[in-house]
Amino acid sequence: MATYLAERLGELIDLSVNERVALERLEQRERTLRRGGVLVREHDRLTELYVLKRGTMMSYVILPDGSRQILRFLFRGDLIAMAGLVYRSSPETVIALTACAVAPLDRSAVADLAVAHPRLSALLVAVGQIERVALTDRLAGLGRTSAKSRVAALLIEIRDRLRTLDPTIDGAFTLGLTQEQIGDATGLTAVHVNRMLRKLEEDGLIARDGGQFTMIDEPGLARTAHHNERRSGLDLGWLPDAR
Amino acid sequence: MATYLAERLGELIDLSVNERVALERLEQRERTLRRGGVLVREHDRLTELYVLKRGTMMSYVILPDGSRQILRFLFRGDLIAMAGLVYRSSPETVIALTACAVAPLDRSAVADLAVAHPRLSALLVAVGQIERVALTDRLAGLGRTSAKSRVAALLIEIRDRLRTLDPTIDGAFTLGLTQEQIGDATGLTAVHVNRMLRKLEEDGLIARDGGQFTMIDEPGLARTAHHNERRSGLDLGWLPDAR
DNA sequence: CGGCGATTTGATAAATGTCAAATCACGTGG
DNA sequence: CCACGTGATTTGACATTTATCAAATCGCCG
Repeated sequence: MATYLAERLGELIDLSVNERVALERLEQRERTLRRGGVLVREHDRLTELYVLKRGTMMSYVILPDGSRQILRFLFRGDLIAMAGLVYRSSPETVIALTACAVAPLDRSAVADLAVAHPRLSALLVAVGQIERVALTDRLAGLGRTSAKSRVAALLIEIRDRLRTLDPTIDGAFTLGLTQEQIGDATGLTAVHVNRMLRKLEEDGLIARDGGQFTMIDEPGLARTAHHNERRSGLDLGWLPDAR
Repeated sequence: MATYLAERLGELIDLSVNERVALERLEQRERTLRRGGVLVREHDRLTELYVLKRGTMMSYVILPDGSRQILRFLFRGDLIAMAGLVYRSSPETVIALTACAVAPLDRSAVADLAVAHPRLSALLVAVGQIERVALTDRLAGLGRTSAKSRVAALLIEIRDRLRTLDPTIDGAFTLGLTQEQIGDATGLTAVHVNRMLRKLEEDGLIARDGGQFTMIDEPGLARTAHHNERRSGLDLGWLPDAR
């Protein structure tokens, strides 16, 4: 049986058998969405959380003038709609970029997990911090870097996430986003995204063929993106013992 | 005895006596900083977390070109350097905007708390979500709103945070930031911040006198800021029982 | 072959940044 | 009490980045 949460958390620490069983139990149910399907709509009442089992999704908000800000791209093993742990209604819309399957789980399952498996609960606090730092990296990008940097940063971020799911991916990958979506994630217009992609190409940093991207000069791309490699600096040695 | 964490978390749920005692124990130690003092420097090794007891602080990152992005303003009861739960070195610098006192605590204290008080551990997960949503609100602001909106949003955010600490504060308050700091928080230059403040004044939304701000038309200000009121929509009924 | 969304390109406009200088505010030393 | 020094604010002129609008082209699916 595939175990999505255990796979994700298992990249951070070695899980005990008991912990794996508890995590698997959370993912029993399954709900599928076709491409473009809406899992959660902004302002709708939130009753469940989800684990993404297959496919990729994104979350976004719509501003009063109709413009869209994409907040996050979601991949296998990601927890979705965790804001439901706090807010009655969803602060964001979550839709499927590809055909997807999610496992819905009740908020009470998180409560039960906290009681039965303190280490996993503490690990959820830690995972929250990883995501918080990822958000602050993006915040600094939007606030203080050029359009070119932001587009480069998005390419690197997506490639890195795809690679953790599939280690055979190297410099070449399929982004799976339209230029409008890239713009909504980076705070730019689709037209300007197009120009920046071409500039990255002219700079010899990437090559393009349809939706396929190839990183030609990865260090150079990371430099123009002002990219911070965070993955290597992890330390979870403080966690309590497993049950 | 003042209890900073308990005060903060007590706004979210009713704490049990045992929980209060456990939280108080975390805050025994104290370290003071003068105005401008550095609590944590970006890239430095992180060994402790902190609870802010008195004063206000801010966290920021410096980009390769020397520009600064302020990530967060910190007030009494805020947890600081939580990234230390995950990363060996700090992703951000934290400095005191006023004279401050913090309580340092070990990461192992969080582990102990998770084991002894599952509800508090789950609550920390929830608090992480509150902060995540606050960050996504700012992300959408930086990506998709005008300079005027961003400045207005900052004024509202700071005023609201000051008011939860001191309910006597109404439309009038002391921001305690230079225009350069406002710019570094909103992704603008100090010069442009100045112009936007004047425009907000001309629009009849605010009045200024030195560092003192007064909200003249609060609904109008909230509208131009595209402000989302999140505080009222909380629901933590799913938490496990207290110990 | 037709249609439609996505991409590409050019011309122009709007928002914001940069640079420079004047003014203001306030604490310090004389 | 006053003069000065220093950082913050304010203002104007001009530059740059990015958005907007419009049109052409591309790619793919039915």
